[in-house]
Amino acid sequence: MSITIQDIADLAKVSKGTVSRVINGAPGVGAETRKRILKLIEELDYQPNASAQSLASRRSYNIGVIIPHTGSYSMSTTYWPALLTAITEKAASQDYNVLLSTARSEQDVDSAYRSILKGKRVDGLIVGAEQFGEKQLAELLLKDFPFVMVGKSTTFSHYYVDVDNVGGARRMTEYLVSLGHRKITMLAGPEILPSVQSRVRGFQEAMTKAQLDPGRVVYTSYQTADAEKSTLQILKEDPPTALFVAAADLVLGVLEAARKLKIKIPDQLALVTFDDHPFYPYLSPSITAVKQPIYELGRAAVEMLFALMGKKETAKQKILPVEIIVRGSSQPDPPLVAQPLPTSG
Amino acid sequence: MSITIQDIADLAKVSKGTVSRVINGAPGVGAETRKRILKLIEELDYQPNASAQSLASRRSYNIGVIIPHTGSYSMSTTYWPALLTAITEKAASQDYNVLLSTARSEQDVDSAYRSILKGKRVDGLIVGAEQFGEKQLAELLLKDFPFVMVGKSTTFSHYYVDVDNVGGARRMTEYLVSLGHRKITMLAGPEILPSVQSRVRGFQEAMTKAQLDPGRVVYTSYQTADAEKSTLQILKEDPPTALFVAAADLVLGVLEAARKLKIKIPDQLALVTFDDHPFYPYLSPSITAVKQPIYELGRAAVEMLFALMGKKETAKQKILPVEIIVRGSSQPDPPLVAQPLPTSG
DNA sequence: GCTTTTTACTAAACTGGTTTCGTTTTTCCC
DNA sequence: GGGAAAAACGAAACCAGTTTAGTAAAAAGC
Repeated sequence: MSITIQDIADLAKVSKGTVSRVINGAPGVGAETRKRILKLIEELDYQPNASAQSLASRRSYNIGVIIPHTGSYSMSTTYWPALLTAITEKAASQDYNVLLSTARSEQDVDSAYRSILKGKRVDGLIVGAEQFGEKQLAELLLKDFPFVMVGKSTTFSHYYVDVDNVGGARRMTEYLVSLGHRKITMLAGPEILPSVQSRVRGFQEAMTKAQLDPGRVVYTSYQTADAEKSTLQILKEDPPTALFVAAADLVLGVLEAARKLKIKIPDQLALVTFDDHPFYPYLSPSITAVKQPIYELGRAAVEMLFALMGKKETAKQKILPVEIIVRGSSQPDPPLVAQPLPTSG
Repeated sequence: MSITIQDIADLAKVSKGTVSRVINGAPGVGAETRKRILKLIEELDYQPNASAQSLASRRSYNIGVIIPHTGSYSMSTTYWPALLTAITEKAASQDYNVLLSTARSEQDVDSAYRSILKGKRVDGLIVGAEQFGEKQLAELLLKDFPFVMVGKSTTFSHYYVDVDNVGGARRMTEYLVSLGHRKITMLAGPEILPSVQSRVRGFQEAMTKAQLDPGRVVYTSYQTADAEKSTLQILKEDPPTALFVAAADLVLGVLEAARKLKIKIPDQLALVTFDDHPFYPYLSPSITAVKQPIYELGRAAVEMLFALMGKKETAKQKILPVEIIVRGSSQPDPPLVAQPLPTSG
């Protein structure tokens, strides 16, 4: 079949152990011998069998990524593709591969967990915190298995990376206030999600500080249809002058609702969102958004995970700053080019 | 450490071999014994070590996915996220995991190939055909390693899944002709890519049939800046009445160019594209597009791969039909709701 | 009732590496 | 030049399963 370490050893007239040492760059091999073995490896294009390596060394050189996704829309969000790209590339730079699981249901999560983790297929795990089963998380913690959450969990205190949800929402709200808006409503995702809670908090902090009603928050699911329904309700019952859409997954529903009611943005309603998208500059009007550094988030997650895997020191959390990109949907006269907002005091 | 097959064997007072047979549902185990062992496995939550299993059985229960991506924009395309979701879910349904590699460069492809394939980390491979190194493809073929390409390759005749690029482009072009357009230009991606060639062919077939100039094709790279530059050139030098953008990666550049020249769509220029996007209905104007069944494409790729892996019969290629979604960018009076185009004759 | 076949199971070889331990050889130092 | 320390290597155990060959017991056949 394939060429094995034994073949190399035989040809080099050394033992398997010596070849193994060369492969792993371990000491205890003479310069001459090392060179001879490396040459053979090169010539025969030998590549160690990964399973055998994992079995013997107890390291798989794989990291697992479990991405929960609910709505069908999540695929058109740039969030997880960008995250995944970042994770894969960063992992590859350390000679690690990525084992991917998407999970639609609690059951998916459980089976992904069983197959990936207990089978020792991965050395560490990156999980989208939001909907990952708590039972499994608890078990991970208990076993002291290295894992990093993307996004903060409400129930578990553990290593995680996240963007500054509170600060981003606060600053965006302050920006709306600075434009003169007094009736501002936030359309948020499911209340149980930590990211939603943070964004709501940022919103409410800013509203309270401006002595405005912090109670103007409507929670909805991440289904486009629900987002649309909720928006219709908001706009009919108690229309605000500005609507803060707290997640990318809600945007399509909101746009659909606005279209149905023939509401002019930004004239009749200012619209801002959390999470940017390459298409936002081209929507009509272009959309003001809180831009998350998703790619950096993915890199940070991998860095943190590698630190944990290597038992190295690392901060328990890393919060990345966000940026506010002002476009047409929040101002009367849309400029052609987006302007980053100067940092609020 | 973890519980092993030996532990189960000891507790059940049988040999490892018997437990192994139970795990794999192999015959040669009495009903009583089988039940006893299954109960123990359940109770102790035993999960076989994947590396050991792979090593002994020569099957990894992983499939590899290598997705080449050039421009940074590819992340906002729904194409590969959707594909990946489909692949992962379909694979999971057969108890397979997905090992992911993204490849930016020829070198990436090579290292991904080495680590994934030669290390026997995967039992089969799905590759984005377009930019996968030809050298590696040839080696795969030579070794009779099961793999499926997503998208047709020009150089290799092998198993692949694809969408009907020729037919989609032809029908879209026919549609433009039916609207009365006579000067139609196609903005296509890099000429070497098979998908680009197919779309150009479909375009040219329709143009020739309508006795129009089939030479109105401009090739450009998938970089947004290049797409913009090419579009500006087209619109300045020999402006068509309709522009057929042949790939999602080009759309942003085209929109930017149109905006800069203050060209009114669809009044001054009809715009249609290949590959749909959830945001297209909300752009101004909404955009007419050829919609590809990406999710089905991913499923089909996995099905084909499993057939190859199991040495089962399967067609050498599967071409999925596309759909044309008519929206505002191609007609004077944009309707509120998109209309699927009746199949052309 | 005895042979033949089938079934249930064990023991051991095997997958392809890593790692430990011990031995030989070389280098270092006075 | 002789003893101690260090370096280079081999042999064998080990990782956790699968698979094969062989055996004992049970079932089937006549």
